[in-house]
Parts: sequence; C-alpha cells; structure tokens
Amino acid sequence: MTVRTRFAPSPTGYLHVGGARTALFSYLYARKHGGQFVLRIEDTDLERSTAESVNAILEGMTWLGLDYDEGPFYQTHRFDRYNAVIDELLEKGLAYRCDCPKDRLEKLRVDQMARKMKPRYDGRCRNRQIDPDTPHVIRFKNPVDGAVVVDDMIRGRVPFSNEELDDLIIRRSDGAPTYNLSVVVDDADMEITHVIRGDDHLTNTPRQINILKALGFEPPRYAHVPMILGDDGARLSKRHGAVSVIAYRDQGYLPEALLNYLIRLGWSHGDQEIFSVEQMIELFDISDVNKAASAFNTDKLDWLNQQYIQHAEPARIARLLSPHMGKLDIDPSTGPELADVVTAQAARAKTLTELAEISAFCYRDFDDYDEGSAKKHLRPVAREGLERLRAAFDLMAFEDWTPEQLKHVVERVSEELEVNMGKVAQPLRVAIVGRAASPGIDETLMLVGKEATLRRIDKALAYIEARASA
RNA sequence: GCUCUCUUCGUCUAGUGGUUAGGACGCUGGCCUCUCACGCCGGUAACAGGGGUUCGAAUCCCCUAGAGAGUACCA
Repeated sequence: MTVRTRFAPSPTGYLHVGGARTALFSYLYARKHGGQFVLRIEDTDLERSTAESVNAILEGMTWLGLDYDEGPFYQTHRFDRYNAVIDELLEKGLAYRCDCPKDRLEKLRVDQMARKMKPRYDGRCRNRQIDPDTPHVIRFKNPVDGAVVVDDMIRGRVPFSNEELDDLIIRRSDGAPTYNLSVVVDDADMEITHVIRGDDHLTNTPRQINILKALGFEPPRYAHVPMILGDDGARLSKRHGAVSVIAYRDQGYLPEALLNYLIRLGWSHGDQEIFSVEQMIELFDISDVNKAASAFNTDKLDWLNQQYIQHAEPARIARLLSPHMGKLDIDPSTGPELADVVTAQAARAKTLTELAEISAFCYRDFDDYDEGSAKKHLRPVAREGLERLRAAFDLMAFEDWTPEQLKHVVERVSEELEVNMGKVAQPLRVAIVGRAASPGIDETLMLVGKEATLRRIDKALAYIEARASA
C-alpha cells in the first residue's frame, strides 16, 4: 500500500502558519514513505469560499516549496459524485430527509442545554416520510448505540460513544453537500491512507468514521496535530501580527527558515535545531509529534532566519534581497555587486528587510547621521584624522582601492596620530555610513567606493565645522 | 453545560521508574574586536497542585485546577 496524504484547506482566507505546518507534516510523511501528496481545496461552502483565497493558498504552498503530486482538486467540481453517494445512502435507508424548521432546532438546543445535556438533533424525522419536493435537508443516520474508537497516530486511542453523536446534515437545503460528507467521499475516492490535519477535527472524526463504514469504505489512519498559539499563548489571530505565510515572505523571511521553525513546533530530533528539507524527510515521523499546542515565538524564528541568511549562498540571498532593495527605491545595479554586500552584511540581519535597510548606504548617500553616533564620533578631535584619510584616499588609484590597501591606510593614519585604530575608524565609519555600525572598515570602504567616500568625508568635515562654530 | 484533548525553564523542546532534569531561543556576565554583528565560554530559569502504586517517580494510576477544541444547513 503506497502512502497517500493530503492537505485540504478551505479557501476562506490566506494560508496561515498553522495550516502550513500541517501541510508540511503531510508533505514530509508522504515523501518519507515514497508516497504521494495531494492538494484538495474544500470549497463546498459557496458563501465563504473565494478565488483570492485559493490563489493565496497556492502561492503560499509554492513559496514554501511544498509541491504536490496531484491536485489541486476542487470539491465544487465533484458535487455530482457527492450527490450520488447521498442518494445511495438515502436508498439504503442510511440517511433520511428532514424538514425540521430552524426555530424548532434552536428551541431543542436551548432546552437541552438548560437540562445540562449535550445539544443534539433528536431524530424526529428519522421515520417520517418527507415529500422530496418540499424544502428539506438530508441527515445521516448515525448509529444510536455502541462506540467508535479513533486510533490516532498522535493521540492514541480516543473512544467516542455513539450516544454523543447525532444525525448530522450531509446535504443542505440548497442541495450542496456538507463538509463531513465530502471529506469522507474524497478521502476514500482519492485513496488517502493517512489523514493528517488540525486537532480541531478530532471530534469530527467519529462521525466521519461512521459515514465511511456506512459506505463500506475502510477508514484511513488519522493523525491530529495540535494547533499553534500566538506569542501570548492565546489562539493565533490577526492580533498577533503576521499569521499569513505570504506576510512572512514579504517581511523578509526565507522559506527554509519558516519551514525549519514550523517543524520544530511540536516535533524534535534530539538536540538538533537546523534541518534541511532532505533531513526533515529522512528524520520526520508523524508519531513523534507532540500532543500539546505550542506558542509561536518570533524571536526564535528570527534567529533561524538569520542562521539561514548567514549560511546560504550569497548569490541566492542577493536574488531574494533584490525586491527588498527595490522597496527602498534602490536599484542594486547602480552600485556594488549585491552578492558582495550580502557577504559583508549577512551576519548582521535577521530578515531580508533588515538586510536591505542596513545596506542602503552602499547605493546612495544617507540624509541624516544617526544622532548618537554623530554626537560621539564627529567631533573636532576627529577632524585631523578625517583630513589625513581623505588626502590618502584621494591619491589612491582605482586598482589600489582594495580591502588590504584601505585597511593599510587607516592603520597608517592612526599610527601617525598615535591613537588606537578605533579613534580613526569610527569617525570614518560614521562619515561614510551615517551610523556607528557596519562591516569592517576596509570592507565598508570597498563597497562604498572612492567617489562616495571622498564626498561623504567632505560632508562630515563640514558637519564638524558647523558644529564647532555653533 | 456536555463530549473530547492537553499540561517539563518566559518560549520551543529532550526525557518513556534510578539524570547534578539536557539542549535551543530570549535575557545576562565575559572573551574576540576598528564599530555593530557573528563566533566562543559562562550564568539565569521548569517537572500545574494533591493523593496513591513502588525501595525509588517528570515518567504508571486517580482526583483537582488551568488551558484548548467540538457541540452549525463552517471547514
């Protein structure tokens, strides 16, 4: 039996991190076992499903690199099949028509709650003959006694008494099938062997197993993964900032970093923190997933993202960084090779957005100095050093503008003035970067280039002058 | 309310009857150093509570508390 898993989101919003994680788990499980991963769009709710959501989900899957072998299948394209199954159930007496008005159902619910009972349909229409031409829904005839055990790969055996379950609606009055019916039919038709999904579906599972049995299908294995909470331990919502996978992309996270972060939420392999997708496939097992929900921690994601930015191929990071430079109105082709900038800056940024911001000085002059940095370093005492540096730089030929030579010049000037290198390098750094933090002074000068260096030193000297006479 | 689920440092986790309860992020002290980072070394901090079982419980059982899910003509 070849393993077949599926990811089955409903297109009522973007792909959020919780969905992405269950998709990842399903993907890995299929890949690990040499099986197939299917994508299915559960759009039976015509009211709430949108094409934009479908696109957002597809875009998120693509960005993460969670490629599927089959699909996307759309449930709205399979209504005939669902209806055939419902009709079959009807004919066999395993389902029935119900015309109970909503207000009766509502009253029933209120009464049951008042008597401290679990609200459930009372089966009034089970043996009534409803005219097929009058408005009605179809309900599944759930077994009235006995129990159904969900043998979950993560939770273990979870028993449910059939007395807790009621006759759920499988076809709406508008003729559209409902979720519990369509998932069951699809999972069976698509020969899904392992259903990996959020644990909010755990209590639906016994109903689905009953339908499956009524239809004569063999139930798949189930694995209900716990949900992801926000930083504060509350249910994840827009309130927590980014929850959409695409928002993480736009904020400068790498897909491999997000994937790596997500797999470590509820799963681990000893003390290992960094996993390539290949390693995930090799090491992951759904039965090793924790039962408890876990809180999303952006600090750790940031750390992972930085690790990946730092160790990835600079050329690749440069490609991904380019659009972030664009957002700052910078055209990377107008300055140093972006890959060289990445090499110099990678250890200094947690996200690509941040990397772009701290690298802008390589491509254009800054407007204002960082206040604290200027106050501390651009003082009259720095004038002498800057003047000497300027003179030395001015004499340098284009081909001498190398990190080695540049470092040499800075060292020489500090020796001449008999001060520590920092006394010379820091004012120079603030002069050409605008603030007191940057790569090594030689690399920084190299990236900025001779022309801009001289221009910015002049600006700094003017600034010192103005400050001295103020 | 009812059914089901969950509970180890602030967070993610290791741990499956005997450990000084380990690692990671964060925070923090130091080293490195032209700055900021990176890196390296160190510190901080946890078994929800109470009963059992056992020579011995984070690990097994029960209860309590807290958290979550479901209880839709949503998925």
